[in-house]
Amino acid sequence: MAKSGSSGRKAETAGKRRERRDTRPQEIVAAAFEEFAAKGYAAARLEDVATRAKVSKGLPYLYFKTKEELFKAVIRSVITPLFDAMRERMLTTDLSCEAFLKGPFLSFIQELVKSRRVLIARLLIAEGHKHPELTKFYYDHVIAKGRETLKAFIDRGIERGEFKPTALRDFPQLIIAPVLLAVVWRTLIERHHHLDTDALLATHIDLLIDAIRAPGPAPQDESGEGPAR
Amino acid sequence: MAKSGSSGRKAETAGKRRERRDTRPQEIVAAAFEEFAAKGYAAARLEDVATRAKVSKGLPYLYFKTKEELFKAVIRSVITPLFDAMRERMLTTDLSCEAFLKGPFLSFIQELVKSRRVLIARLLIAEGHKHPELTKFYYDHVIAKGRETLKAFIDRGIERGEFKPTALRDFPQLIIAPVLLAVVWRTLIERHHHLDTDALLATHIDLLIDAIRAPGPAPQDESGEGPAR
Amino acid sequence: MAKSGSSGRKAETAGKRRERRDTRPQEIVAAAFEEFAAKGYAAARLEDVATRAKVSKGLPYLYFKTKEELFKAVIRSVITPLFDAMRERMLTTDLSCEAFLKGPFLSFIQELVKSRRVLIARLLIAEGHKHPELTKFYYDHVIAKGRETLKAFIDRGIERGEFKPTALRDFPQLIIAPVLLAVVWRTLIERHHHLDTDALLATHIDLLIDAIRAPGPAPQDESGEGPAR
Amino acid sequence: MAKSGSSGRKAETAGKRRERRDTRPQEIVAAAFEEFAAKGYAAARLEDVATRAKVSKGLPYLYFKTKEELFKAVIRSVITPLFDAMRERMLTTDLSCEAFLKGPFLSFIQELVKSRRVLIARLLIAEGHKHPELTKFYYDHVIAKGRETLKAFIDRGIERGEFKPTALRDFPQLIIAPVLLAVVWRTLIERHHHLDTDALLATHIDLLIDAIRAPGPAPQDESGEGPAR
DNA sequence: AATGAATGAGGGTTCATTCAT
DNA sequence: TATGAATGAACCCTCATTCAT
Repeated sequence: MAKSGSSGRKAETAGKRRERRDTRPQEIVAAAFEEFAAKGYAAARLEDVATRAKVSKGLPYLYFKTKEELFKAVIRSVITPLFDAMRERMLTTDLSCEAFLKGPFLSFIQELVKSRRVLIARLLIAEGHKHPELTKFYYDHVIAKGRETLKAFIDRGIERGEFKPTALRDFPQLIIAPVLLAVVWRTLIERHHHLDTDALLATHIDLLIDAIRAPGPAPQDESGEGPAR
Repeated sequence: MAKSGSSGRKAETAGKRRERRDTRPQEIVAAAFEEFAAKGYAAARLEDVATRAKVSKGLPYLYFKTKEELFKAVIRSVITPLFDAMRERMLTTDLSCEAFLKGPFLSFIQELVKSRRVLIARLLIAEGHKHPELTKFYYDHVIAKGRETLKAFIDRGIERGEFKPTALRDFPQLIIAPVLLAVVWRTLIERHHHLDTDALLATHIDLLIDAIRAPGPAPQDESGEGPAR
Repeated sequence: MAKSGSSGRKAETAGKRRERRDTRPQEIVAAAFEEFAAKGYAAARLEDVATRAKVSKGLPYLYFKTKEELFKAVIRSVITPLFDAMRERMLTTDLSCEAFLKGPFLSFIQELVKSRRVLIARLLIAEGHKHPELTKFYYDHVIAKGRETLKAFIDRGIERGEFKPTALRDFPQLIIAPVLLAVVWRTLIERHHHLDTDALLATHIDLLIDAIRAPGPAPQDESGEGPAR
Repeated sequence: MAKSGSSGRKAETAGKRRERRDTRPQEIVAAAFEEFAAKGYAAARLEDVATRAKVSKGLPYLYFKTKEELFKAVIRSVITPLFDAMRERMLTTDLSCEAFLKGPFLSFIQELVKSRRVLIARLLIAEGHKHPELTKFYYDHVIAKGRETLKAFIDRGIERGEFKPTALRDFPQLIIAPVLLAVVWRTLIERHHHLDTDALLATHIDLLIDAIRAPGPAPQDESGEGPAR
């Protein structure tokens, strides 16, 4: 009789447990992201991560062998999903290149700069040199792919006659360089001096397009989504 | 002649001591710069700093009350002398604005990006949020002044009729945004994928000028110092 | 039978853990008492405390945030239970005041002086000025209450006609002043010169009562417990 | 000519130096007393001692091999001179014993309790057990001699018929027990609760004499110096 | 699977003591 | 003799990691 009761409870418990067991690593990684972002790698305490994840001090070690492993999991977890959608849109959009840059793309980087995810950038800049394979991972999955996408996008603009062929083809990084600046400003300098990063990024895109726009009939604005300026 | 005067010896003695007292802090700061640059603030051990400076474990504390004080001293020592010379040249040059940007200014940022001093940038990005006064100091002495100088320079270009009035006036940061990118790339990503930062920066300056150049007679290149491309 | 119930085992488990969690602090405090008493606050090493408690170097910090907290815990653990029993007896005894002083009270201070607990007195005298809250705590819980109790006791003796009204009412501290002397002697001077503290204290009580006894019929000794003289 | 001038200066310098050299140990000991009294043995820094003595950090080591030696010198320097005068007066006074106790003796201990020298008591209580020969020294030069003097004084009172023969003869310490209490109170508890130590000591002497006064003709007050009550 | 008490290596900081000048 | 820069042992405290329960 003790058995039947406890088995019934067990089943229920096991169900809940399994459910929780599946999400726990994510919860721990999320908590770790917050701690790392707030305090940096070295100053983040695993006990605080556990507390934030509402989990016991020892549990993270069930999923991540060391603090470093957890850190890597955090980096990996944050970066991937974000950029794939944008990449897809860049390569399949019906808009003119200029309209896309001034519309969806600008909106995307404006929001990106304001999102908490970019805090990961500071983490990578701070700790990346100690985790080369992590930096490699980040390079492969974000930077290289982004670079390719941007380059393809520019080339399409050139093919279409929208853009002049310029050296920007060789350095697509220049398109997102101000994003890095904006992120650093927001996390470090904003408290001392305000910067309107939306306008900064808009200005950047405007100037860039002015620099590479092919001479010819003035383009009309086809953009449906007007970003904040 | 060494014997010639006790007063001479005294002066010599005092001199040696004073020299040491003035020299040692610099040596320690230099060693600390290397350690911080290599490992980051938290991971750098003061004992290693001392060892690198060929000094005992306790000596740094004679000159710097805490690790943080030492860190600040490092930042200050690297930052302060960095931009003053360039600022002076920007405001007093005889060159046209375009020629100055493509000549001396480009050379400056190209070299800057390659110098070891910019490792300090990574330090600030990584640890700055924990040292608000330090960030304030950096903002006041580097960013704010640099921003003013750049803005004044652009305005002069506009007054002279070289440049169109553009929103770049409001965001002079855009001129050096790629510098930040280049620094991060060199310190983190370079080992995975080479980036020709000289060419990147040159391209950036070219595009920027193309974007803001006033229509009219094509300017002739007055620049004496052709930067590496 | 050990297998008989998982619920039983759970309780047992929780029991063991709870027991440990409740026991360890006491063990550490006990070990700390010994170290502090032997070496003084500053000279006592927390590692030695841990070793004495058969515990790792870091464990004390799990229960006491700092060395000072541990010190306070030691003081509190020794002080609090010390005088409450005696206070109760003083206020409720059936004995005449003189009989009580010469009997139970004398015995109490005679034993007190010989107990290891009074080593704490030396600690407080030596380090108290650095821990004002601690001294306050000691004053509130021991000195002030003791003073009140003694005063009430003397007043009762006066009301009953046993004692003359004297200025002792205003300075009940005088009743226990020799206790302090005896403690210091035992911990410092005894090795150089023996002092019979039992007899010292007995003499003190005798003289004090002679000084304040009201003239009249000689009191008869009602004391059941004859103290060592 | 350079010689004559420098030799003249030398002589002057040497004179000043010799003068200073003779008093420096005393100055250092005095400074050390202040530091030890204020912070306790372990927390007192030799550098602060040197600074207070207006001497370089290294100089104390010319006179005292270690911190401990300096501590011993401090203890020794403070204790001796104070009690000899009182001892002399006790043994040679023309006053009655009671008058002497209520007059000069009471004044003496009242002032003693208020003097900075008694801070040494706390030092000895705190550190004495680590320096047995120091405690021995103190016992021999202060306590033992004081005990003898007090005992001789009481005996003289008995011989003269002023005092009854009591056990106080065997425990002359009881006469000064409240002094210890007063010292501890002043240094530790006074900030929390005021105690009129003058009155405390006066009450103590009064009660003590009441306890041991031989029955007979009431003594008249011959005391010339009325102490504060 | 989960807990949290326990471990112990490691690092920042202090300061008595030394010694070149 | 006097200085004060320099040394280095020692100690407090933290926290990643382990493991009995």
